[in-house]
Amino acid sequence: METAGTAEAAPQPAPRPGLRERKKRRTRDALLRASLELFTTKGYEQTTVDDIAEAVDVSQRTFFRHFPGKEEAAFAVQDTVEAHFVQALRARPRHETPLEALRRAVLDSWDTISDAVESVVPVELYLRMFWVIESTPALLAAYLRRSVETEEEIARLLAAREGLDVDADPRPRLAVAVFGGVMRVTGRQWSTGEDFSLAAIRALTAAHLDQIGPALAGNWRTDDGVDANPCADPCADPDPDADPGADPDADPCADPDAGEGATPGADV
Amino acid sequence: METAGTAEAAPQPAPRPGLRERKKRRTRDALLRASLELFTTKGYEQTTVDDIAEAVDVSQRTFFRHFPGKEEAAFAVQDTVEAHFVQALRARPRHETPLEALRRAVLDSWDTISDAVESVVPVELYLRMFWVIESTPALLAAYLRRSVETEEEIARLLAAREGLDVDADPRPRLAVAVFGGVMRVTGRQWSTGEDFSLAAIRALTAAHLDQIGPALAGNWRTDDGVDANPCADPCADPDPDADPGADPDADPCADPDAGEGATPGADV
DNA sequence: GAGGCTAGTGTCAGTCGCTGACAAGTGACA
DNA sequence: TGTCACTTGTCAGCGACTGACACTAGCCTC
Repeated sequence: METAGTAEAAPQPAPRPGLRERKKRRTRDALLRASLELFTTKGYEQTTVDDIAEAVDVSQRTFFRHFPGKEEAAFAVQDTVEAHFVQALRARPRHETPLEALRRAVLDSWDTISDAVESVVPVELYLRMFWVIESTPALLAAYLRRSVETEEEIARLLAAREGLDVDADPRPRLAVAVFGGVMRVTGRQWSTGEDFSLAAIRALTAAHLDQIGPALAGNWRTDDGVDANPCADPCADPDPDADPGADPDADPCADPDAGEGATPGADV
Repeated sequence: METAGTAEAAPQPAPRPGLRERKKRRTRDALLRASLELFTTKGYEQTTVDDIAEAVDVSQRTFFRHFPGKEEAAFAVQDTVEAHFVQALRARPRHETPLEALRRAVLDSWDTISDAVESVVPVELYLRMFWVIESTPALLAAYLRRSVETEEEIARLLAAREGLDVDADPRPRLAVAVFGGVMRVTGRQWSTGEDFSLAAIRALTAAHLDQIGPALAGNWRTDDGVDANPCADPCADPDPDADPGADPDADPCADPDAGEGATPGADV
């Protein structure tokens, strides 16, 4: 479970699924690909479940046996990505502060997301699908609701990690909600911008996390708040090209006191 | 418009709508009330549009002529509340920092929301409906999507107020997203708690806004971060019973430097 | 006040997402 | 080989929603 990265020579847990199982998986994969292909070309609303079923040459009923609804097909890959992030967060060393851990987990997962996605569909299809989600009201709504569920999971995870009761102390849920809000703004800007690449969203993520402090700072007209408030950039990452996926414990910013010196006094 | 409260001897802008108009409004109101009544008793999913139409003794088609969908009926009051908040935000004096203005606008609108709601439906019905929204996945999703739209509006409002380009400077959207995240957590906890009153959510709102700093502070295990980071409570409100709606410019916390002295150095 | 215009409504038919029930085909396994 | 179980197709039906058509009742003009 924890040793992600080198999981190819799995010794035991792959006893060849059997023909029926493989057949089932094949139709499911075909339905998923057809769904994403149609969603990203015709649009989500313009694609009927009959269209998808017809493209795979199965009955409509079969589609609903593989996916609870049209929506779930649209989010199948997104779910993989979010699970990937949660796993990256679980892998963070315990000495990191919650916000440090969140920050590094996202950036890590952007660096390593390609492999996780490519095993299901081409990454390019996922990127296009993200845009469809952002620009389709029904999907955006579903996406946000799912995010709330993920945030609850993360809040519990962080609370457990810090030894807090998530129902008694509001800080875990608040911190995760703040973080989630920033991620949402990031994803939105990414999906509407020109550079629709993984490198772009990684850079955008880091930049936005760095801007939480200034955004919450008292005054935007004068820049007295910028750099004066360290709420949210506990550890700026000066090297976007680094590969944190190699060894999470050995990156150059593991020490909470290292990395930045521009926050006099109030650094926490 | 602005003189809510004593609006009976309206001089000009009430030329009596005419019988047809009045009849139309009456059926719309009846549909709305029946909707909320059924949603809060039977549940949203368990209530069909036919149920609502039958309760008002009109055809199903008529319902869809008054509301674009079942969903919109559920959010009719919520829309009023959000518009109320945006208006309260517009009324904030320009010398307040963005976060000050946001904080005071919410607290103000919680103080004055009763009148705004009561003109449409009983407040108690609105409170019950809020719980229905929070606990019905489809409505929660729609609620979150609407919140995103509201947040975009608020971000543009704050950006204009501060003289920033909302597309060039990420701070407005980030600040509003953070604020929105906190409001979401607040609403969620309120709807699941015991004290389901307006006073309760007002107190919860203030408490959670005060906790943004601590939540983003470096370390939750030791309390070194608590009170050391002033990101988000630029002006703690020590008097929950005050009525800020009376005169927004005369409240005891108008001066950014007043109100708290526990944030040495980094207060912004 | 009669007549025409139009907005609000009812009725009907149809689309789309989704579900339960039943029957048929086909791997799995003894 | 035969039985069992799982996958699929077919069919009927519900609920949200929409377009088309006809009817009624305010409204406005002459």
